[in-house]
Amino acid sequence: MQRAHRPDQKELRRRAILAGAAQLFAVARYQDIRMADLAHELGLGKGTLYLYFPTKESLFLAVLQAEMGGWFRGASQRLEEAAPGTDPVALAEGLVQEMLDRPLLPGLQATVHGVLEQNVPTAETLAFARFLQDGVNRVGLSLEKAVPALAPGQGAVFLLRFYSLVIGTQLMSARPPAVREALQEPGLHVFDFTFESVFRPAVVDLMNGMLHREPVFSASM
Amino acid sequence: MQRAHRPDQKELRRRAILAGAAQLFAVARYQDIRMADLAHELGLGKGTLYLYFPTKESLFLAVLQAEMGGWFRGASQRLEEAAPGTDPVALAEGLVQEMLDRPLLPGLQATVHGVLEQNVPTAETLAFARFLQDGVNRVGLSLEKAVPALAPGQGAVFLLRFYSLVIGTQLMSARPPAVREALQEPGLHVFDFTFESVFRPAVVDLMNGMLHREPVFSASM
Amino acid sequence: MQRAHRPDQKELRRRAILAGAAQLFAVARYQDIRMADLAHELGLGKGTLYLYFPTKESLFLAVLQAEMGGWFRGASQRLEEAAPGTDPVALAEGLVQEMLDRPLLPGLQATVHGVLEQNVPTAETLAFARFLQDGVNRVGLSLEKAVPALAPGQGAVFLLRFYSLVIGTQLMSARPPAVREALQEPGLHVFDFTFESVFRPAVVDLMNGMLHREPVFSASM
Amino acid sequence: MQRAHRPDQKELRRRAILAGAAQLFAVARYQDIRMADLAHELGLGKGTLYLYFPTKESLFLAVLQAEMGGWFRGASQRLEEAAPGTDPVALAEGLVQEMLDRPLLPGLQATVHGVLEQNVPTAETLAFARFLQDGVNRVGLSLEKAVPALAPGQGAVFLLRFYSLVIGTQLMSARPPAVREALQEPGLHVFDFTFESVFRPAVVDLMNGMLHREPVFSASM
DNA sequence: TATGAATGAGAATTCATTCAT
DNA sequence: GATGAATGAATTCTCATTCAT
Repeated sequence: MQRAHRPDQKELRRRAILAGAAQLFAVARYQDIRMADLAHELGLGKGTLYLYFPTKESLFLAVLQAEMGGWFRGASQRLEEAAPGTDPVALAEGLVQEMLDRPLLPGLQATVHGVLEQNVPTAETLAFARFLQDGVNRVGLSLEKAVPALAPGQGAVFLLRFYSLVIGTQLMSARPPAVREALQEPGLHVFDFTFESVFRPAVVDLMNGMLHREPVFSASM
Repeated sequence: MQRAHRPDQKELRRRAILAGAAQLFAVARYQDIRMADLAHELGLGKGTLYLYFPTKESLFLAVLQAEMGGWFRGASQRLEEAAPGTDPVALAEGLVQEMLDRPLLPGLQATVHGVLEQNVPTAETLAFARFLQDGVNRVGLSLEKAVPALAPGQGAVFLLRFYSLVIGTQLMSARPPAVREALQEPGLHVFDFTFESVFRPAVVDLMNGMLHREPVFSASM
Repeated sequence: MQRAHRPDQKELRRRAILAGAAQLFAVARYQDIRMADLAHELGLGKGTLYLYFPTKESLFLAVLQAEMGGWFRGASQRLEEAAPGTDPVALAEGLVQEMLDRPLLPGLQATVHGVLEQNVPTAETLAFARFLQDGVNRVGLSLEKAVPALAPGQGAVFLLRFYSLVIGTQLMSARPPAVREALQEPGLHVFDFTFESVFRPAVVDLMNGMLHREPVFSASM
Repeated sequence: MQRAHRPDQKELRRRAILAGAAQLFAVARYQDIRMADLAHELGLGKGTLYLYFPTKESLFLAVLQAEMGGWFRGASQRLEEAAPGTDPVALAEGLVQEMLDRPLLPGLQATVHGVLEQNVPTAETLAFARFLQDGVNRVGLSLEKAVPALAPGQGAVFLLRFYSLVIGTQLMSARPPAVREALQEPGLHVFDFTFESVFRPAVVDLMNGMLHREPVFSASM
């Protein structure tokens, strides 16, 4: 394999590794992906991967970061470009769409919070945290600007809930094949849903809910 | 060790095992709990556990089922006993409270959907699925009765979202110690939240949102 | 289950256990038979088996002993009843037939010498050894009487070789299903044989060989 | 530990592992040998063994194959180099000697047919089967050439019986220490034999028998 | 006598990571 | 820089046997 001497070559290779990892992640779960497979896929030696990422977790954290970076950019761009006075629900659906356009992202997020975060150097954890902080701030502010009805800080709050829904819905809908088959059984229609069919309307209602805080009925508990 | 010969004694022992497992689960993650530890904790032999549960997964599925059974009962009771016309938000907060009263439940649910469901006999998976179907139906109907504004089927829909939020929020807030420490770093206030601080208001807004489906503004995207 | 109080009742039950074990042995290998299965098959408790046999090995040693006892009786009867001057080859084939009439016997013998003999009380090992010694003596003498050309002691020698062939042939022909299938591959005709197709002619030639000790050619190596 | 990078170094290491396994096999039965022991014996990590052999069974199958390869070579060489007209009995004794020169071989063969062949990849089972087919063919033909009295195909038939005797005799004579001791008891002289004392004359008589197929007596049963 | 609940030893194998080449 | 050979920790579950009932 060609050696990457210059910094730009190294960055190129780093990107190639991330792309390969993302590709594998599209067809297998984190735990079922072996570093050896990834290396083989890329035509690299196993050791080479470790020249670019200190651990398997770090590598997948970087994949997530890349995907989330895309989402942050896409989301804030949609919000910024929306005509003033756009229906908040439409904006929320835009954020949903931005998520659906990145099919890896929900699985990545669910994985990171469920399996990862063990073997990552503190420095990297911090860097990732700052990256999140920054992205949430940025998109949150864009959101508040696009939806003036949202009080300051409510943009970030919305995003946190949005992510909770992503992760939870993903975990509930990503069933192992054996379970999927078992659930074919008639009468189990509670389980007839996909990520999208639960996620999209939930986000819409969540947005609506945040704009209608006054009680519907006057009765109290 | 006392031998459980009569059926009621066996049921008692089964419960003891479930309780022991729940106790361990409160302080460690599923994957970090060894069957040997549980057996030791209970003063039993490893083999004994397998007289009552065919696999580790089955055992923890049963723990979850017991906890969820409690939640289903508690939730539907709260809803049934609520005065007619009770504020839906108050009802939603009752469901939240019922969850917070069972501190193990969020972790259990997050685990089951992330790690389990691999080595469980199909029959058991099905039994659990039916149990869920039944519980969701039951509580969903109670909810629709207590909140007449909810259209038929919206009770179950609400619960699905409720669970998504449970799982997602749990996963986001259950940080390993190392991560927790790293996030102390100043400036990372996005991460200043607990399960409850995110979950409770999110559920309230979710309920509100489901009752206010009409668009706030007439503008479209 | 009825309790066996009188000695004859106990003997009856002992026989029933042996019969049940033999039946299971006909369809599964020793190692794949669990004491629990046997107990269940017989409608007995697991513990009951241990009232009659101290270990699993002992039990199967007893099954073997019963089967071999039958063979010893059958063999010596055939030899005693043969007309004087009967062709030794015909006699040998009689012994073969007596073996083929007991389909369990080869497997039992192969098992006992391969797997067993570990966990049997010395007293029982000795009893079994004496039983063998006695049977071999008895049948060996019958054989020498029926085949006068055999020198004293050659009867027992023949039987030892006979058994070697039983065990070796059995082991070579009892292939696990996976192997059996693999050997379907064309071109592997060396493996096209059954227990009988190897065993019968080998015994015949063995007998012939013991009656023709003079060298065929005068040449030496 | 030295790393084997070049193919010849890897082959060397493979051989070292085989040799180590053979050495352990000389003093313990397959089932009593732990991969960890073998690794320790060789000064290697356990994982290293699995770089060279996919399973424990495969490893021991390879040991057997190496030993049998030696026997096939030695046997066919002896047969090819024998002067024309050499006494078949002397040739048979040559084959016996070739076996006795490889003290591990009988135990290995008995083990393979009794315990192994479970966890071996089909491809390997097939490769081994072809190896046997080839060896038996080769030695069988050499035998037929050296013993013109043998009809075509009788060489392979002889070898099959030869192996049956190897395995059966080995199993009968390889007694666990406890049994060996018990058989010291006076009066149990049927058991006074060793592998060689049974095997060698049995093979000789077997060869003789195959050369004297005409009935000794004209009488029939 | 009969039962069956309780026991606990035991071992192959994977795969992220390291480091000699 | 790149490689891939070497490493070794880590854990469920079975089933013959015992013994309280």
